[in-house]
Amino acid sequence: MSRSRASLQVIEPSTPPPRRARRGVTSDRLPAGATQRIVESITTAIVERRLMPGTKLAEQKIADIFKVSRTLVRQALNQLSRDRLVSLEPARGAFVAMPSVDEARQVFEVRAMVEAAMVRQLVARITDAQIAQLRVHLSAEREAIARTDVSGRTRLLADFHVVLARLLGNEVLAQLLADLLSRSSLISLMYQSAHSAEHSQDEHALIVDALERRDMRAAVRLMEQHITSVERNLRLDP
Amino acid sequence: MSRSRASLQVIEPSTPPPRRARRGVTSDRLPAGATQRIVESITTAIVERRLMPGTKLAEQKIADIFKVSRTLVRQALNQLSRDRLVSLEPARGAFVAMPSVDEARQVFEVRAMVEAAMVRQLVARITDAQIAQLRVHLSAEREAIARTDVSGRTRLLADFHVVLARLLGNEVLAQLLADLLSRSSLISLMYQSAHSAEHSQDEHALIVDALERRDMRAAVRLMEQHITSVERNLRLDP
DNA sequence: CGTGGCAAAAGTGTATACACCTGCCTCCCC
DNA sequence: GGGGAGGCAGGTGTATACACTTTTGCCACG
Repeated sequence: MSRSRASLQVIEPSTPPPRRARRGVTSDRLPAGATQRIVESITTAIVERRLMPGTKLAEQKIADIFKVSRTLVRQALNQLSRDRLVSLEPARGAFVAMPSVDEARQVFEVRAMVEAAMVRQLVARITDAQIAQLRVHLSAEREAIARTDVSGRTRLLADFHVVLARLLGNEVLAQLLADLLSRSSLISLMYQSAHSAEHSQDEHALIVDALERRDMRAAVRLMEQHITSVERNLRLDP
Repeated sequence: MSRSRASLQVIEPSTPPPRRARRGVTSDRLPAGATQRIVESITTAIVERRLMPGTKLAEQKIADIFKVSRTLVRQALNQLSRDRLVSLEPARGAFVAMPSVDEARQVFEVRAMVEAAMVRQLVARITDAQIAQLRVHLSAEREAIARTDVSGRTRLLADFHVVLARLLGNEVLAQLLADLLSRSSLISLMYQSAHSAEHSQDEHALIVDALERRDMRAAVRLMEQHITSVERNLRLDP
């Protein structure tokens, strides 16, 4: 296995100004500060494949990059480990997580359970205005794909599921799903998904169509198939 | 004499009763797990109602009680805030969380969705040996109730749901549910549940019965009713 | 030529120091 | 007498120091 050298150089302190550049998938926490900036930089670095699974995250090196002390870096790494994006090995350090095949299967199983239930609720409660909102999101997805904007595309395809959760007005559910989705992202890039973005996008559109028809059976089936389809395109077998 | 719980530090609620703090026999040094010990002590203190919602958790005071530095206390408080058991207010400190009515409803809604799906899976996959395992758990619940062992009872009634998750062999699901359950505990004590332990126990037994019969419709319905019943017994209305 | 072990280097775990913010009490001024 | 400014105590936010563990590299030895 190739241990990537100069690995940490790919982390950049992306957002010096503490603006409210909030994004759907990331967890929002009020007592935010410098720590949050580090968490988000490392998170996007992982999701955008600039940090490969297994890479060591040395505290002092990260501290130097962000020009802060190890204290804040440790806080950030702790948070990331709770999101399962990095794993902490006592007295040895922090590493970009390498989810096992078992863990991958479990994450997708939970997603299938949660998101099917979510769709069931949605069919009963969704409004026409909310359908329109979803259509807007779908065209944003298509646009990002057309632009070959890889990181935007990845983010939007994941956000679709969080948007659905938010339509139920349930922030607890949305947060929970956001967690599962960031783990899914790591799993997808670790096991080299062959699932094309276009295919995912088509499936999203079909789900919205079913929601619009208030066809519960179809909506649930399509959502389950969508998640299964993503999972089946991972190379989990060897 | 099965009182082999680890040393429970008496963490005094600083607001209501200004009592003297007791020093415990602080016990074993476990350097790596020092933070975890604090997290667990505070968690059980909250669940056992020794720390009421809204209580301020001053870092230095906790540090003195556990005879550690504020560094470890801060780590513990960060973890607890991630679990939503305490809320951190920037530059003001940490407080035992006071979940809103909305949040309470959302937590129970998510639990109903997740646990119904879980039961559906279980009916299809559960083995007789696993049923027997559940029966053992049920008698442990009954025993704790008979002994009027409040903290053991609370723990076992919550653990029932985690045990179900674990029967599916899905640790991700188990962890997720454990999170929701600790939040549920806080919600229950905050909104003074009128739901009796005996009632919960009965409902658990009925669920196991339905699982044994492999009666999916009944099992799902009973689980949904169980969760709804717990929620309805909260005083969420005023 | 490989192997075992020891010592230095690097890195993590915890404690302490210090700056700054917040809340409160006092005291001055109106 | 009331209201506001200012300082004081307590507490949080971040940085730094230090102890101890793991890793690494080197050299002697089989």
